[in-house]
Amino acid sequence: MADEEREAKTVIPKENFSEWYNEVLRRAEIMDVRYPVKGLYVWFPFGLKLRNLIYSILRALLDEEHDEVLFPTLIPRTEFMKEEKHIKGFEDEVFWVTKGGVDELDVPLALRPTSETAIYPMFKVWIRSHADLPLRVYQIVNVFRYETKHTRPLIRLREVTSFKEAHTAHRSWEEAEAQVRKAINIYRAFYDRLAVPYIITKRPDWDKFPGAAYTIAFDTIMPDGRTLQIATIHHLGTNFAKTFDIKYEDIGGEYKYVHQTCYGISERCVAAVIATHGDDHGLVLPPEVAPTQIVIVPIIFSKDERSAAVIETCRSVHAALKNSFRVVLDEGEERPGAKFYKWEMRGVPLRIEIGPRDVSREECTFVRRDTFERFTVPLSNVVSEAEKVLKDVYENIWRRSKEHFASRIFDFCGNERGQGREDEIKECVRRGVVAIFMCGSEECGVEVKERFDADVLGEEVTTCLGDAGERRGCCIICGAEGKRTYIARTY
RNA sequence: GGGGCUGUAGGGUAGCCAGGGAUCCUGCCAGCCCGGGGCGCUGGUGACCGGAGUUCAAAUCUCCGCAGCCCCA
Repeated sequence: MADEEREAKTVIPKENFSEWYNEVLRRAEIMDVRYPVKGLYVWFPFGLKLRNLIYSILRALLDEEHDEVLFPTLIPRTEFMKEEKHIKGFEDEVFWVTKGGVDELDVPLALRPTSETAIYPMFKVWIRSHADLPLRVYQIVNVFRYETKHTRPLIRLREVTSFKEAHTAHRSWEEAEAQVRKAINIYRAFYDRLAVPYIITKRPDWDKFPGAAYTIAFDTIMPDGRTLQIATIHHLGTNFAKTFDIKYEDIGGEYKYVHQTCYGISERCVAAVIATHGDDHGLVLPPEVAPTQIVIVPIIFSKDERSAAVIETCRSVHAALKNSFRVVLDEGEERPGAKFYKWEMRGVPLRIEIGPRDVSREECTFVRRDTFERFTVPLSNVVSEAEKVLKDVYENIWRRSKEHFASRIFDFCGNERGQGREDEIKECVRRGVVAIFMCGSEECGVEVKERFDADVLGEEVTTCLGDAGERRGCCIICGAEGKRTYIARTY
């Protein structure tokens, strides 16, 4: 086989992100895209393990102040149709169950596109007095959207298989707003642990969640420069409380509407981890969520009488590590090189090679997935060194992804920099996110789309890199007072 | 919302225009040989997206459906 062909088989260039993404999902056994319905995909065992490890982080964060609940998948049309703006936002993309067996249903049932209208009728029943507040619950459920556009595994789905949505009710606007801030911190902690960089913005009014007072969103940047929305947080005010008549009796005996929030993350968080860290060899996973954290590969020479000792050493190293790590000893028949590629594709953060040479020197060879750096470690120190390496892998990929992220945010704020540089802005939009001053009107949003071919993410709340300097300036379109606003091509 | 392209073993492909025997690589299974980055050899397994039509004959032509990809708005 020609070197060129072998190379093509071995590595997948990440420059062509779309192709890379599909190829990695298949080869790393995350998802099988061959299910014969548009927008529905199958989780492979390895992908599901990764997913569950990622979710356990979020679960732990939410469990501190939320109770987990589970609501039905089906919502009666009568409840679903109560909130006018909410309906308008979703009616084009709802799947309906209209038949039971051969009979038409009197009241059609919606497959939830989101759960507000399932949960809030029950909130009305649950909430009596101020003592019941704050009420904070979450659930991890599937939601359905009838997407007509091109769907994409983990990113644009007809069935989101694991929407992690929280719903809260409070006594006042301020208390609900404090909850919004808490939610932001929970999601920050979550993405920090995944080493996925983010920008947090307040979505423009015309792009907020249907029925919300306002929406805060997290976006990350994909390798092709487009942004991916990876979390949203909504202050609902009393909009839904009024629709569903959710009231509490305050200390003075007066009945008041509750103020609500809701916030959620879909399986896009898994896509973000894959896309952010992966390279031409496949997945690179943060050790905390890697289904296999360490793989041990024996190097055996059949004519070498030390081979038995090699296997024995591998097994004892495996035994020493398995109490502290998710570790696999690969005793398969493949040649070492094939094993290396296989485990690299699955993103295993640390590989330990043990061969006759290592055994006679009482050491082993460590190879890091993030840097491919190779070095030897005394067998007596394997556990403590592995701990060190995994910690360092996390720190390195977090530093690396933030640097890369920073290099794709282009600042056109301050000193009238934005004006007269439209071609330059347009060029930057093709590569990442652009910060400009904007007034926030929908007219100017439409104009931004036309001039720069970019969507408005929203005004800056903060980013994983900290706050940027200048926050107020003249709108790049109309010249009115504007705020620091991010624009980008979006998924 | 509009337009275009595509669908051949588990994955990647040739064949299609000009109708007749389905090509090659890889994977998988068995056996050998091996092992510090996808070694090599022998044998085996496995496919024309679904349906209808035209025809003596359809992977190939026509229509419908399903699925995927790309472009424009």
